[in-house]
Amino acid sequence: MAGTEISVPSEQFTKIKSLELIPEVLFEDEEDGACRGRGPPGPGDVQAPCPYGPLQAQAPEGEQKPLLTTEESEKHILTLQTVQFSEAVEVQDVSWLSAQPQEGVQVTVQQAGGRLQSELWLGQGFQQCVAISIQEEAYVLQDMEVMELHALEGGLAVASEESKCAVSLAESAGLLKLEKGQEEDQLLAEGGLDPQAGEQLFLVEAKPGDEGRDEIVLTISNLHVEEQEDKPACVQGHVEKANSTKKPKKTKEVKRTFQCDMCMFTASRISSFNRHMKTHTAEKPHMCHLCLKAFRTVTLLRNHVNTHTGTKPYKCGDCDMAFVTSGELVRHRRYKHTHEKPFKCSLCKYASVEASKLKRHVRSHTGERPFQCLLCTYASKDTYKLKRHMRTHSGSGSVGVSGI
DNA sequence: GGTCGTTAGCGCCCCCTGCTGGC
DNA sequence: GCCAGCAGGGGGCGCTAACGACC
Repeated sequence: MAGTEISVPSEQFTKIKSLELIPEVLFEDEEDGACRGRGPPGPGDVQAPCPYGPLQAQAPEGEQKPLLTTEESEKHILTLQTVQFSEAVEVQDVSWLSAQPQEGVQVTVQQAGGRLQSELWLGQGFQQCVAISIQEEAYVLQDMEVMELHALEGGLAVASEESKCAVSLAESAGLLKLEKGQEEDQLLAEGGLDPQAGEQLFLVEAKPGDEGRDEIVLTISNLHVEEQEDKPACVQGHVEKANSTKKPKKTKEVKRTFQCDMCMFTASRISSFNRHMKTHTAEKPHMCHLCLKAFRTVTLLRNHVNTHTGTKPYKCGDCDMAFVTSGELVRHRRYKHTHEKPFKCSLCKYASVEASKLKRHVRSHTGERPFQCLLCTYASKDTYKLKRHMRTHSGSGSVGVSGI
């Protein structure tokens, strides 16, 4: 699953609170058009009014605006699947269900025995339902008892329409409000979502499931809501401010960042984010025609091929040396010409051109010997010393002896 | 989106030096 | 004392991977 773009200006969050969210609004992208969670309109996408009715929460100017961020470790995956019921459906022990099918998209999830069951949601008239299967290991909210997932998003809303059940969720995104307890419907109905009430908002991304199956996969990312006084949302931490050189839209500032779900990486640009995501795959489409080694990028392949051909485009201006990469040239110049040594030891006067050399040097202070010989008690401070030592076991002669 | 420059990291090899034991 | 063997510390380069910035 890819990462999550967070683009939540304060006004948008106001809309979140006002329950008017539709994907095109919430995830409206900017110039690059890239926006996760915003897919092409599916067949079930209907510009229907939100069935929740006029739940506009008011967020007056100057009101405290929450900061929305996602927490990487809190990602949950639900699988929705349409289920056709013939007629009278016998659902055992449905007392826990929220009996408000007329509202369309109320989803209730029950926990049993400490684990979430696969449950279903009732559509109108019980004729069509959405089965929710909780993927094992993916859903880790341990402390839920009975939860109600209130769909706040238009795509979900149309799920109540006949023949447009879960399909309408495809390639859409929105927010779910996840509440514990039962008596908070009133709060919703009043539109009185109070960020201070400790509620949780979940960014929901819906994508089609396996081919040929009428199935929707929801990815739910936790959104943290923090209070900030008199500050626009999303100003802190890794959420980078967007440049406001373009037309400033009233007072709102659009800050967004692209956060990888698989590591701590964040990027301010979609192109950087997309490129980063490829590092989590084994995809290496660029293959060297000389040795068949594969690389992720054309640049890496080009540098590699240059090592075959001996092409060294980066020539030192102070000597005859030439290198395949600019980084090698810079390093060479530091070693040979500028003598710049940025990496300085805090324990002595040693300084090095390379960080790895400083790291190796520090071991001479600490005595650390991470490279253990498997054949004797010897341990080395660096890999090559161990390798050199290993030759003494093989009796291959005096390797590495100075002057030989 | 592609490219370039930069940074980081690992590995390899070498040099210089000091220590030790055998002769 | 000389020399070979070995290890410690460090210099320099080869190469890959990844990312920010720019076009």
